[in-house]
Amino acid sequence: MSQPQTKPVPNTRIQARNKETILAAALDVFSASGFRGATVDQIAARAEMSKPNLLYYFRRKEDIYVALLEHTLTDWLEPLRALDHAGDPLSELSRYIKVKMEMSDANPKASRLFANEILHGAPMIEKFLKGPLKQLVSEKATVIQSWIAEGKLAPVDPYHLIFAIWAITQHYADFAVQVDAVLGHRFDPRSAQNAVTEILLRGLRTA
Amino acid sequence: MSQPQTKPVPNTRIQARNKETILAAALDVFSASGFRGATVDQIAARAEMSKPNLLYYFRRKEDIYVALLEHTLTDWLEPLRALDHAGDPLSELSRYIKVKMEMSDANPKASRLFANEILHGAPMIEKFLKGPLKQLVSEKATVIQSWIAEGKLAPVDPYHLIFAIWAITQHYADFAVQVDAVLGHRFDPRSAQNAVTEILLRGLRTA
DNA sequence: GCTCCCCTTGACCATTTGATCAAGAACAAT
DNA sequence: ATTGTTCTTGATCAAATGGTCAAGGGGAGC
Repeated sequence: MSQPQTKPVPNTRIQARNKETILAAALDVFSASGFRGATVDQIAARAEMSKPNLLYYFRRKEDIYVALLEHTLTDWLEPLRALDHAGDPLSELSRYIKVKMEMSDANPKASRLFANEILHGAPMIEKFLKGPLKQLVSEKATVIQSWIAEGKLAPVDPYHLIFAIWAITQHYADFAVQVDAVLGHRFDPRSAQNAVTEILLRGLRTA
Repeated sequence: MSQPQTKPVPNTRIQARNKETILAAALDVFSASGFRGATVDQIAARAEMSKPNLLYYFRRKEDIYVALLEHTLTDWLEPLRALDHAGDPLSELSRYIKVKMEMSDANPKASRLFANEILHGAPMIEKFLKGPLKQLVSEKATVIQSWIAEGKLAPVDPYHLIFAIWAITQHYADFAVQVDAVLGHRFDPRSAQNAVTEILLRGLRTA
């Protein structure tokens, strides 16, 4: 079952290196300007590469964008997947929130890329949303529901709890400009994480 | 102190009517495609108007966009402004969340327009964020802080509480595609509102 | 050194798109 | 009806932009 060579996977070192360079440059540009707003010239310039050369590796602008999204979506699921029924509910959720906040802090560009795609109707990743993502959330909603049934967690809607965690943690990446403007200074990721954990989990303890 | 006629405010009926038509059409297009993604032709088509005619009312594409944002930002502040120190903290916050959820439901396009602008660095509304918005949030953070000091509310960071409310309520407008995909059906605004209120306010009660 | 294939790019093309203009149509005031 | 202003649009332009192409450069195996 070796890969047929019809679509050669990045074999050459130069190819691997250049594709990485392009994707890094593209993340900068796409996350800042969106798909339509970004231009191939901008990406090429940032990758320090001629436009035709860039298009030698990715035939169409859209191909870069899709590759970038796919590259991101995997990391996206992982932290939620780690939510373990056997663990302590509040610790598990706390860890999940922590990891998401750290991801927002470490890679806000990926978060914005994703947000922008969803905001515009998610034309490229509809299947991902309705497939793997839906599946995973369904599983984890069941986990949360069972915690509630076991009296280990206050009764809240599992789906909306997950949405709330997503919404808040992404907020600090996607709306950083607004957060900073309102605070009057660059926000501190550490204190933000503490505050968010407190706000979300305070009400989930069972008396 | 009558308006100097240098920049004639929409006086004619035709002007008022057409500007409204254009702004409505522009909201559809800009919210769906962002500033760069939207084209003047699309807006003109949706407004059932020739492009030159549209540009007779708004000289540049950017002018329509800015007018639309300004038109939106006012409504934006109002619900938060209503947060009253004299009222019951949980009732006040509950009402605020309710209004924000209803706004997301009633006018998701405006929410997306706004989100898109922030996501791209808020080049057009930086002054709004650092001025009126910052000012208002500062006031209301003080209100929340005093509630906490009076023992009427659990001790949470007022700023981050406000961010959390914004993040979650906007999530249902901006990320509706994702929410629907994960749930497997169009989400019900009413139950979402209940769940969100529960999640956010549960932990704020003082024992 | 030779050959073959991978890599790189300047020049170029077709389309899209924001914006202009001149000329005509509708309208209001007298 | 006449006149002057407001409104409307087909035609057009210049710039931006996604993508192509032919030709040259460079490395690896022999």
